[in-house]
Amino acid sequence: MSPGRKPYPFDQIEPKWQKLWEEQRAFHAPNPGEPGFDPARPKYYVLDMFPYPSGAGLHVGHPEGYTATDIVARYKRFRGFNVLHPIGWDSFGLPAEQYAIKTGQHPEITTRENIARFKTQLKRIGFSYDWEREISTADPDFYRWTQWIFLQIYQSWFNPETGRAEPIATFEGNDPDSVRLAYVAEVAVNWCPELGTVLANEEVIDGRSEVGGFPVVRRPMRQWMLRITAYAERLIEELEQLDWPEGIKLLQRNWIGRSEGAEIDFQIVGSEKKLRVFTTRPDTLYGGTYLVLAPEHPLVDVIVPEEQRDEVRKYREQATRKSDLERAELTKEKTGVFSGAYAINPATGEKVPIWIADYVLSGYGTGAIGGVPAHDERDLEFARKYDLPIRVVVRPKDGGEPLGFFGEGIAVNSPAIEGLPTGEAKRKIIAWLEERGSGKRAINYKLRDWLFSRQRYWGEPFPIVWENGRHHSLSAESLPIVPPPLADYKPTGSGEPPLAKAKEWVRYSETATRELNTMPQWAGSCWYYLRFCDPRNGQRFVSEIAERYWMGSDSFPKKEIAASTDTETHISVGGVDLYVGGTEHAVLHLLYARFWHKVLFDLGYLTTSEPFQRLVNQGIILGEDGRKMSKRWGNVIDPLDVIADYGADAFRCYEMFMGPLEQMKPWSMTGVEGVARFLARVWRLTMDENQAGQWILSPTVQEIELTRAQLKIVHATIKKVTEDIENLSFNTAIAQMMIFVNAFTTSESVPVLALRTLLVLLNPFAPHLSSELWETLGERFPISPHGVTEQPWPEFAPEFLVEDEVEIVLQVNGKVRDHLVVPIGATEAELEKIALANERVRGFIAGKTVRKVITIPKKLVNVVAN
RNA sequence: GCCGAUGUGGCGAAAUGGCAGACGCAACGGACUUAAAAUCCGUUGGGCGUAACAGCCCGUGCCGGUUCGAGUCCGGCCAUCGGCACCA
Repeated sequence: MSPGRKPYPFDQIEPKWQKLWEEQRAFHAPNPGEPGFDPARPKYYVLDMFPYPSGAGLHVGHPEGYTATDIVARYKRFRGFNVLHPIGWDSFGLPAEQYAIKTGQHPEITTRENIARFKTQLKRIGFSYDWEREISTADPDFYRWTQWIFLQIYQSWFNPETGRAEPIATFEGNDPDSVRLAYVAEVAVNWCPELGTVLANEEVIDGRSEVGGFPVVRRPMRQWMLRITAYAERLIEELEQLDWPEGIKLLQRNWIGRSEGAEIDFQIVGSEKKLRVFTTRPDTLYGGTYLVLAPEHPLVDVIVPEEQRDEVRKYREQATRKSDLERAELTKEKTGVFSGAYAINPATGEKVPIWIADYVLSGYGTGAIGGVPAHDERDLEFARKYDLPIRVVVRPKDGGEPLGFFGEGIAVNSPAIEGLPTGEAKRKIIAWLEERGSGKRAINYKLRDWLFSRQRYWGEPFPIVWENGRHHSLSAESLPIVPPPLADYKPTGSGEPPLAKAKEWVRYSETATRELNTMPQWAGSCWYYLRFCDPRNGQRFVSEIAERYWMGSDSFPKKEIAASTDTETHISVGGVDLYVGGTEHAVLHLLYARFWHKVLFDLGYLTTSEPFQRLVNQGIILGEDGRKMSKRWGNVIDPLDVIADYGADAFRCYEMFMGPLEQMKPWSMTGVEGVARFLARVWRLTMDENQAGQWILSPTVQEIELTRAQLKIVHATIKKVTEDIENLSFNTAIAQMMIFVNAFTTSESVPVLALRTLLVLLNPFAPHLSSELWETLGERFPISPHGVTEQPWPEFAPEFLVEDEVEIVLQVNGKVRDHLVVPIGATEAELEKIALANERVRGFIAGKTVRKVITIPKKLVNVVAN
């Protein structure tokens, strides 16, 4: 198809309807208490992961998820829900700032321009967003509340007794700063010289920055941290109740990395001090022949005797010089140094050497381990290299080689637990250690506290000032804290934040100065979905009533309006009902947002403890060559180019027709043409071109009864499309509508009733085309109410699918041998009789004995013979 | 190495344990046209077979199992993609 000639005049009808929707505020969802709000309707909150407005503009990956949610939003409106379907901009953060630096313009300008471009593009696709709820995280009216939430986090602590966050006032200790959920700590951070900032663990991939791919090194710095580790247990546990892809749940569980085990104390020889190690295999304690400390372990300085000092110092320097990148690359070969000190194994009473090695991480557990070379792969490698003793204490149940056996088996050479299987041995040795006061049960997590400050300009300033070396929070009334207008906002490279350059701004009072760091990109996206509920509220981050309505579960009626199908409907227990976005946020945004949400929930601001009830990940769209879309391959598809040639409706439908939403799939321009052809057929089913070349309502459209066959296809389509939208199987819904259109294209006249049904079903997918055709039908077949979107969703009536006769399959030994039309009510006995009398069946069973006849009414008969 | 997802025509894909390949693309043939485009109709997994129909056999990554019957369920492998990766 040459794009020169439009398959139908989408270039006129699409802008027309987009303008109308805007003028009529067609998709505005009023809040409780506002004019037009209908409390009788249940709510449905369907959310996209909002984009960060990069300079590249929209690519075809964005609208894939957006189209899916738009179809659901439009469908749910038909179904009588109050639908909250908002969009906004994740406009603070590194990508926006990197783009500004690249183009030499202030991020405020580039951000504004990029948002404008994104907005134009999204509007051109015809999404039914409530644009009156548009928000931008870099807008002071928005980040004022981001800062406010930070204050709530800063002003609370996690009470281990209650398992919840509480106001800091309930903390009875004398140093509240030591327990705040937001705190300052001197930690070894991920410093990225190229970006001039520190990064969170989650933002570092293989020793490089996620943004830009620049090397990252370890470096001790004083930074703001959020105590996400306090929530580790709940972040794992409460995943359970969520309707999320199992893979994403697993990713989060693994990232949090819970392990059960024990902490065991080793008495240091010639010292009062004890050395505590963490292990998941306390049952192997008798095989512990040495200890290893991480090079950064605080006891290293204490225990190393004079004669070993030099060597240990050399090793530590060498270890800290290694970047994460190097550590990752030269993984295998282990290194270490003997500390010169010894400790007592509490099980054996033996003196074991203490080593220092960087295969032990300072940030996990206690930063020290007991080396059990016989039953741990890493310890074995280390022990072999440095010639340390190896003692077998577990044998495999199958009688295999015990040395180098890392699994669960039977304890041996371990008097206190001799002969016990691993699980029991663990329990018993822990009890044994607890009795002697030299150990206890313990749980550890891989998850570290969230490094929350950045040395960048384009982010939220902290509502914090420093005085005499101590931090204080600013009052909620003083918000927003607006960053100073800086001409030179580039990173300094030294680790000093760019805000330091604004000398006036920094000076808060005679004695106090402002915090110079800014918050990371994720801050805004941690709560933006809450702001959408009440985006213009100047008094509160979200009003109680709006939060309860849109995010809540039982305070308002939620009964699903009776679906005409028996499809399983997803039961919501509150929060966002459907959240669609890419997998790349599996452990970043989705973990951080859950954490903030739980803190706000604990403090009594929210009705649910989880933000996103149902999550769906859309798959990546590849280029036509099957490679990832990238400038480098020249295979990037611009949505606006596609829309110019085929229209927004064709673009939307193609994105949905490509294949299952969650699957990775390649783009195909000829595929777009196919879908455009389908829409053009819908157009010509309704419209005819007259002599003057104008489109008029086709005379073949008539007010006539549907034939039985037509009724069947209409109702089959209602059923299929309805069920498929509920299951997000949009590709098969479109396929069914194609079957519908193909069937009616060949008929001489088109019943207006059938056409109307199709237009409603098609509306969520191709809203412009269906609206236009509906309106045109009204010229000759007036109907009230007038608009397609005011119609009820068609009801599927099973009686139209029922037939008098049904075709059944005749099989012999599982192979199809014939087809037969029988009355619908044929009994099993009748079917069996018919089958055995069938000539072709008889041919295949001739000379054989019939052993069995399987009869499935309305389906098949299988004759088993040999 | 560990964890997860996915393997079906030339391509994107579809199939409550019951006719594998719906729907679309591409290709081929035909109608319309002076012609082309557009549109409409038809054919299209592979093989054997027939003058033509018919008919038969094989076929969902590989091997095995359960079942009257397996793309679908179970066990074991292989490949691709994604995540984690010295977490004791």
